[in-house]
Amino acid sequence: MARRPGRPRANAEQATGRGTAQDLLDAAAALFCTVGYTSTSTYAIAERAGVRQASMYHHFAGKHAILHELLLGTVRPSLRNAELLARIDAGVPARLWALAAADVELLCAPRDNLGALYFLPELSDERFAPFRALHLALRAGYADLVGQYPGVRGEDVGELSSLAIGLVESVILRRREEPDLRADDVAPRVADAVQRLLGATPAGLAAVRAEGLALRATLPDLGVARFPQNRAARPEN
Amino acid sequence: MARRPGRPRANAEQATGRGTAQDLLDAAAALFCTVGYTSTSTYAIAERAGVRQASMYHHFAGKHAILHELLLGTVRPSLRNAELLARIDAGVPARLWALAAADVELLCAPRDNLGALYFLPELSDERFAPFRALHLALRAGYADLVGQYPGVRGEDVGELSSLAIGLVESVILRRREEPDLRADDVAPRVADAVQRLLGATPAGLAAVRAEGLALRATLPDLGVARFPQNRAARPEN
DNA sequence: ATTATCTATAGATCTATAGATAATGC
DNA sequence: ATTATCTATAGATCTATAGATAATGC
Repeated sequence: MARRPGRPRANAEQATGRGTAQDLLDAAAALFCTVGYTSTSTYAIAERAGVRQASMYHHFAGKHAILHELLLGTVRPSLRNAELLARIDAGVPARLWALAAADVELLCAPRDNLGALYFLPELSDERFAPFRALHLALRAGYADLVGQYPGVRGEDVGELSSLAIGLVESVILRRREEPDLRADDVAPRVADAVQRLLGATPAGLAAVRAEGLALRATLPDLGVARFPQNRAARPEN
Repeated sequence: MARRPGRPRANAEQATGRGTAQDLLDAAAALFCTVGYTSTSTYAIAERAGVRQASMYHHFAGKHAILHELLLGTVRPSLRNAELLARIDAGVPARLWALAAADVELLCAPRDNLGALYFLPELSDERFAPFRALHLALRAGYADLVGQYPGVRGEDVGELSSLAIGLVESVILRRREEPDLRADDVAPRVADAVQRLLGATPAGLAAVRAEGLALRATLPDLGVARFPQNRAARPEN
């Protein structure tokens, strides 16, 4: 617990020991997911994090920078999975099964319902363009696999991949009503649903699920890479 | 064009002839759907509607009242369809097909992407509880039909109806990227997707679709009851 | 007289900056 | 000396109310 230099907090008892930047991210995550971005004041974030409002600006350029970092931390693990599964040597249905299952787990795992950030209307702001580019790349990953799925016609790829993503992201809205959704219960069933959407038969689905479960087990970090721990790579200031 | 009493607008040229309350609703719809609720100022709404900011309060108790009216006007037609289809004498799969198709049409039809209002985090505010009750009732309508769907087990009803609604509401997010989505193209294919989700075989689906199309044709107002026209019932002040 | 608008503004925010302060570290 | 916090506040909003004004309608 070697104390860093700097004036101590006014209420020292609220310190978590994980750094003020992380405390601010956690506080903002909880507030952005429930009451939204614009309705969350910098004062409310700082208060929940245990520091004064102005101290926020020592760690972030502004409220937008906090939201952007939360967004990037949420979409990056998904995108990494999509990239790994795009290259892997395995059947297309099983790769799609594993991608969907992994995404549902990533959406269910964090303490706060971070996926809800994807729906914030404020994301149209130019400052979040880097996040939007990554999110588009993730959607393209789905579209690639759907396009190679047996029996899917080229003209249907856009619609079917949008529907597949709709199934995966529906867990975000479901978590709003059932806050303690179990990721490992839900993920395989949503991945199954994506297969049925694309026309899998019950017999074919059983085989795909077995292969998909094995693939998913090869993906890094699952159930480990919750957002807060991801930040080790970022310099503390 | 019999002019009503009252001081004329400063910029009379911007009048639409449909009443100031309606102009305010239209302006707010466009802004709430794109930039969100809290980030939209009453000043911006009034400016787009062609009146001064304070004039808004002659027609609505506040910004919240405008959003609430938009929400109710969007969910009520869906709920009416759900109630009609709950009682009708027809097969469960066809009724669910018709409900999903009608909802997709209602989500695609209005000029603004009003369904996006469902995702606003500000809806957790107590003042929108009446809307939330109606939206819950609509979800219950889906769950009822899914629960009676052949082959669906009781323990899966919650999850499958949530996924079915996820398919329907995915058109809201899709409209954000493809603004001129054609309702009559998309609706039948999304309704088909719901059937595949629930395990329909290709042969069974063809029959369900035919029956569902006929059922949908019996529903009132489809393609007619866009939101703005709905307001005839409401007193102008 | 009634109505729908207008102008003006009080009061309540909210963001971001300036500059002081209380620690550690050399 | 460096760092992370603090206090204080300027300036920019934004909402809602008070009261004036310009029409119509009797």
